[in-house]
Amino acid sequence: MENTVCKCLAVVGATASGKTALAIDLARAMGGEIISCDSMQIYRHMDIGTAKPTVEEQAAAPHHMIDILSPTEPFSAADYATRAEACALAVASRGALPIFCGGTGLYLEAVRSARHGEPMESDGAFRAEMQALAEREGALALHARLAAIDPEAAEATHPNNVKRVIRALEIYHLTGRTKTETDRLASSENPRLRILTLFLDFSDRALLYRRIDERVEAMVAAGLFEETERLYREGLLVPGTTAAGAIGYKECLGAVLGTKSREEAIEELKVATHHYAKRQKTWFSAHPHVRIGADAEGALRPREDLLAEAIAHANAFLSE
RNA sequence: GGGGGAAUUCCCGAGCGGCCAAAGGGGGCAGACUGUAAAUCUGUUGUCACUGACUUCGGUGGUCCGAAUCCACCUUCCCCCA
Repeated sequence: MENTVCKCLAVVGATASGKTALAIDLARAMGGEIISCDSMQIYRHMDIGTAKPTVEEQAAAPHHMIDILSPTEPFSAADYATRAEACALAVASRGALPIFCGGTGLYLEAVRSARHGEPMESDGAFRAEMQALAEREGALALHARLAAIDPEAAEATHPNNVKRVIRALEIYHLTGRTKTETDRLASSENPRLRILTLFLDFSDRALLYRRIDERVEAMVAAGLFEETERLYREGLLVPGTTAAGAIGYKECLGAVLGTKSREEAIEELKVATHHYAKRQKTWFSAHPHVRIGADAEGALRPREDLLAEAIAHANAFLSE
């Protein structure tokens, strides 16, 4: 009956940019509920390393899509899109404003696009088979296979990027349609949702990295190694799973197992987070957004200012 | 005090007379990404008037047509003997 699109906000940004706080402020100011858009915070028991909102923060505004899976459970962007959309519609139906918040750009993009109507399961056996083939005959051989069925996708995917080559092959294997064709068929926007993305960004890279390093130290002080050890002992960090690949746990595990020192792990963790933050900046910059948060020098402005700016953008968007 | 070894571009580390602005890795910087994404992958990284020129391999001075590579001395560091 109601054909109006559900308008949502999204607060995104590099890790440690302060999006959690801004999203909460925004939710309180505008009567919103937060839908996490974070590929790791959806896992239970991974609290410190994922910088999950604290109990107090979660009490300050309703949160969704957090702690919904065991670290051993598989999940995908497609799964996220389905569940998060339902979640957003539910929030809206009770009269609140859905506010996505998180750093996983692909997940947000999955919600924004309408692709998830497609039957697009994954096929672990096929992936393993292709992986084996790549190891046996080389990445180039695998890439050649893709070139044979979907030259355009092959052209766009570097041969060394075996995972992406496999995915393109998998799409064809699963649907009989090439990836290129599939991409063309998918409509660009989700008809049920419209999202205004607020990109919390500041150009001072050195400052961002300093914030990251400080947060890493704080995580260690809060018991990151102990948390890692607990997860490991309980068998929740299974090699090859998404959760086991989370920054923080990945680096700390070596120290827990005794193959490296804690100092080494901490250093690796800082660097890995720097890299991650850069990738996020690249991603968000290239996707639709309204940039907020920086002054001329690229430094982060006071929390109240950020909120005011975010509210102004939000109101303009909502009254369109 | 005696003997031996080492100093290389942001870092680690190859190079041991021309093919060296100097392998490789790390870091930095830039980028890709339509679903395993905190993943995976790519490019770039002395300077400039950039299909060429110029300045680099601890310092100074030599040998040689030619040196990061050989010689001498100096400086610093490491190891062994005392």
